[in-house]
Amino acid sequence: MAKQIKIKDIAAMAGVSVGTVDRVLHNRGNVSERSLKAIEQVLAETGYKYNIHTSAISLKKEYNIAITTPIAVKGEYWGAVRDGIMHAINEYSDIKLNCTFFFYNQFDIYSCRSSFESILEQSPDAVIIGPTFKSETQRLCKELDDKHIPYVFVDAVIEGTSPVSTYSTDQYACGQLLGRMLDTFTPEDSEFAIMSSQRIGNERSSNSLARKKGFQDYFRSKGMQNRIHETSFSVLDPAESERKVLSFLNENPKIKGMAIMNSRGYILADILRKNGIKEICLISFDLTQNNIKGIKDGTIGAILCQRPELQGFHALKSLIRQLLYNQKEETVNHTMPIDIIVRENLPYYREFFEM
Amino acid sequence: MAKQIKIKDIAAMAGVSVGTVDRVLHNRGNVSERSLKAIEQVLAETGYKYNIHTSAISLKKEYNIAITTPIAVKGEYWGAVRDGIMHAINEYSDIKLNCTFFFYNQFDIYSCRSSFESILEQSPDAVIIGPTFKSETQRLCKELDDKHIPYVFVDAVIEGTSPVSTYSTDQYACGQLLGRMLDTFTPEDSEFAIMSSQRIGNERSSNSLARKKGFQDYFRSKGMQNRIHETSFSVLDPAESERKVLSFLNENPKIKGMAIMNSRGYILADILRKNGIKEICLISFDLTQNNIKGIKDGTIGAILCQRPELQGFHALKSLIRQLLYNQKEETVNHTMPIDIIVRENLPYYREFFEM
DNA sequence: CTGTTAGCGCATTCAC
DNA sequence: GTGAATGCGCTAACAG
Repeated sequence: MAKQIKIKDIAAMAGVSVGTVDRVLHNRGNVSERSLKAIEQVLAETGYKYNIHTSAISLKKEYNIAITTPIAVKGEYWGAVRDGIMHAINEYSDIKLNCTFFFYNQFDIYSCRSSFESILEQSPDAVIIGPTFKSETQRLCKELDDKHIPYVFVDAVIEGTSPVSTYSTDQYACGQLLGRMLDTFTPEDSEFAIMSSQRIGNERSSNSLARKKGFQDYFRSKGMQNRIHETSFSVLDPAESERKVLSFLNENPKIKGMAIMNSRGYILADILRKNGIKEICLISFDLTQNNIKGIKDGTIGAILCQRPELQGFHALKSLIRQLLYNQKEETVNHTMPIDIIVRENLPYYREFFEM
Repeated sequence: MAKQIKIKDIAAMAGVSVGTVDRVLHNRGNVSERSLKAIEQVLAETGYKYNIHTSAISLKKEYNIAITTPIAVKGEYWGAVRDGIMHAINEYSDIKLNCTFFFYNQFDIYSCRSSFESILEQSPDAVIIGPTFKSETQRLCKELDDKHIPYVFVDAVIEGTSPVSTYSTDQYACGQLLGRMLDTFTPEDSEFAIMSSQRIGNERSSNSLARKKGFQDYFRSKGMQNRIHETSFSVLDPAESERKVLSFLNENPKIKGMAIMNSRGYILADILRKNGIKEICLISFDLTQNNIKGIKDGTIGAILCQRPELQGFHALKSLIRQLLYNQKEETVNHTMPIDIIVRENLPYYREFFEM
């Protein structure tokens, strides 16, 4: 193990003092051309990076970080994102972070707008954004860009912005995977249903749309597009939904696979369970409390997940690096793994998420 | 955000000096009953934990960590474990670690014995063990226990030892999952094959045995145990293996699913590919370079993985905590998630593992 | 037994 | 422009 090199070593090698090295490291100027060259030379040779934790204790600065996502409910998707963020806060407790959450209602653009306004008002040092409304988010990002406030995206990426990094999933791939799973999980001549959940004020999320496209393309590529049916049900009226779903299944008895492009699978699972329908394989997204129940009793065949905790964790970690190393690099897009969870591997997906 | 509490705060609250608090924190003794009580009281109330990084810079101590696993080849299982360990070393670069790897040949008990002897000779401060040979490992652990050297297990747990923590997978559950996947991936009346890889000097690994049991129990619980066939092939003689596998498949034409309890699936994939056999679903373990190839071209239907990088990462992290906080707690067993990887989600499993 | 203090790697202020 | 000096949270040696 080569022992860790320190600022003092760099200074000695470059024939200057630690103060000068520090000025270069944080480009605070007031360094002669000569010293700059010498130090940069040594820095490049050694690949030196100062320690982020030591730096943090020395630095008295506190960082204000604003986090804005749809309302985070424990055990649901955005709750998991928050858990990951909290985990990172904890892990980096030596860095003084003031994190403020600005939750908005993902079905109410006004609530989003007001959250974003609050963020701009408090002028934080960095922002984590879990976006829903495209143009609102673009407007926020433009302001942040103007103020040189770094931000990262979790869950989804909004075009026309310049985040430090993004942590999301390839939703199109999710859809393809969903198609593949449903196809292989069901008998030869099965037909399939895309179930859309309806909700008042529900502008179709772009994630769902990308998933749906991937799903359809999977079957299209197999020449099976005519085996896909589509219907919708209401999130808010269970009785009506049940009637609708049952009659839909009645009319299409060859349907053996049901897909839903969001986390609402548990609503369909309730219907299947209540009516003792066992021969249909239902696949949903997100390891939420409700869906876990379905996996356990077999009403949900599989769940696809996108590591929301990991996204939150890394989002904050990325911002910390940005704030402390302060180097403007190109945007890094991180595409998270898509986990397939069935009854047999469910118990082992609870505890772990870090790195 | 409640601001981070410091030793000085604890000292003030308990009405003593920081020196005394430090003595209590590291139970170095020489503290009056009175002070001890007061400090412990405050410590409990505040839930204070000193910062591990700040502690490390102050501490001049270097830690020698010995790591012993089967030979780590890049792109294979133990290579991934090593990657995770290296990642952790990097993440905790402020803590002075001298990590020495003691690789052994997992098919040669003498090489294992000699590695373990070297470890005991150098008397490290902590050890990471990726075990293979049970009694050898037990002997090593007994010595380590005597010397009060903490150790953790990765990949598998050896009974009769007392590690700080363990990072492994429920192999029985892996087997059950494998059964489930093969069952749902194949047509109704399929039969299945357990393929055992033979190798000279190969004492059956306990991981493989547990997986096999889980696999068999899955089909037993479904009353399908009579649909399972079993055969073996040689790792070292491809031509002979090919002949053997082909004639086996010829004799059992209803076999549509093939299971192997280790990472050698790629050998079977080669045979399937070479002979244009497409209707058989093969499932193997571990995301190795060779297996990835099979997933990509469809000769392998799915791979089950156990996050080797994460195991290595956490193993080292756990030891660091143990060394710096030095509290003897009960052994914590961490059971890793079992990932299901198919062609559609393969590309997203390369980069991420941390936390 | 206890408090004081120097020093760890780093950032920053302030004389020179 | 530059280096010396101080402080960050923490540890450990040292003086009382």
